[in-house]
Amino acid sequence: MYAKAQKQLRTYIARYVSLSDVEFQQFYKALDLITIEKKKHLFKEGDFCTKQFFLLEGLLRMYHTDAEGNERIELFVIENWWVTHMDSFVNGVPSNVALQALETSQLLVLEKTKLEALFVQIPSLERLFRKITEGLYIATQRKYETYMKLTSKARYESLVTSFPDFAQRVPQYMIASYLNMSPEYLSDIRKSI
Amino acid sequence: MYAKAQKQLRTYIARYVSLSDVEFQQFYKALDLITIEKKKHLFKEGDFCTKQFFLLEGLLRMYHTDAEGNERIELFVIENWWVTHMDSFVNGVPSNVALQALETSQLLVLEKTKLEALFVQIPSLERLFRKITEGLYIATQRKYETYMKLTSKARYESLVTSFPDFAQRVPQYMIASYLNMSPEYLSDIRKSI
DNA sequence: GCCATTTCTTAAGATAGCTTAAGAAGTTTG
DNA sequence: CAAACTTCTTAAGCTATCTTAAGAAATGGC
Repeated sequence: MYAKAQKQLRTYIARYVSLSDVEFQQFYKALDLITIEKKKHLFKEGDFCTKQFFLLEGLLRMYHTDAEGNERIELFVIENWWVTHMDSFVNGVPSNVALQALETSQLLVLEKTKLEALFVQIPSLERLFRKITEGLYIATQRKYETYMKLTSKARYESLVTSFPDFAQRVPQYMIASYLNMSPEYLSDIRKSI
Repeated sequence: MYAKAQKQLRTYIARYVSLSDVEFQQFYKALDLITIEKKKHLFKEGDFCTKQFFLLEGLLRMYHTDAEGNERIELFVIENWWVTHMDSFVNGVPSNVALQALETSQLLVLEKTKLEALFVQIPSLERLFRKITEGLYIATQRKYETYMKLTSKARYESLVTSFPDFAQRVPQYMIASYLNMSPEYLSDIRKSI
């Protein structure tokens, strides 16, 4: 299992930069492999998030609670994605979102202090995280554009087309939350298709 | 004027990383200083965006055209911000947005090929752009959260509170577009305040 | 295999925000 | 200074989406 995690990360990294074996080992040593159970939190609203997480297996959601007490899902995290609350991680402010496991999940955890030390030693790692951050930024921009352009119905159809299996893994009311509509309305939309 | 641009960029960079004089000069040499007139475009929808822009002075908007032919503003760019269409810049796909000057503006322009060469020579520059990208990602996330959480009226109030002078520089119908509401409705909101 | 909990649907009434249209006000340009 | 264009407002009717409430279906724990 240990070996599997290592291999998975190595394959992921190779898509972005080339690291020598020595560099990779040095990086991997800085990571903790953890398992988190369904419904448990990696951090909650108000916590300081000083870590980055790489999801090996499972499913997470990032959400915040609005004024009426409703949880609104900003992001689902699937396998082979890095996730953190960037504002908290970079600027040291409390996070205004929570990160929770929707399925029992396996992750690699990286502390900010360790990452910063590694950046100095391994320039390729800085490049890797530049590219990862670019990817996160692009994904967020795309989501925002989709949101602005499309009607509720079209947003749902776009999600189902892009990630057909997703509707199976996640309850419908969470998809509604992610798409920023009420679960009742999503139910209507589904009926109308 | 040349000296002024240089100084402004230097001050900006110092907020993120320290560059030696030699490194800074090497970087600066790779940049083109340009002036763009009001209403002219830096790139349009469908263009390939292979540049990053640093806005020294002026005001830009990034927008796309929706199915009904309405222009929707995704972003205003103000002084001391880097801007590009990241998806086009990184992945080499055509941009689905346009970047236009709302005021006659001065910018520094950096070609992707030059930037990539510089990353190899100056590791601190890679760090700088990692941090810039983190900042862009954080800004986009914040905007998205604001958008999800707030009603139209609250979004407008939040903008006016955060950037009081902005309403002076930009026509109201563009602010409405940026806040994703009709200009008529924004007019109603303003009356009600 | 049954009870409790979670998730999904249905329907009716309410509302935020859009559309259309037209005129008023403000700003450029010749 | 006048004409032309750009921007803002007003108002009425309309539509997408939400809220509330309740029951139906599915799932999970023991």
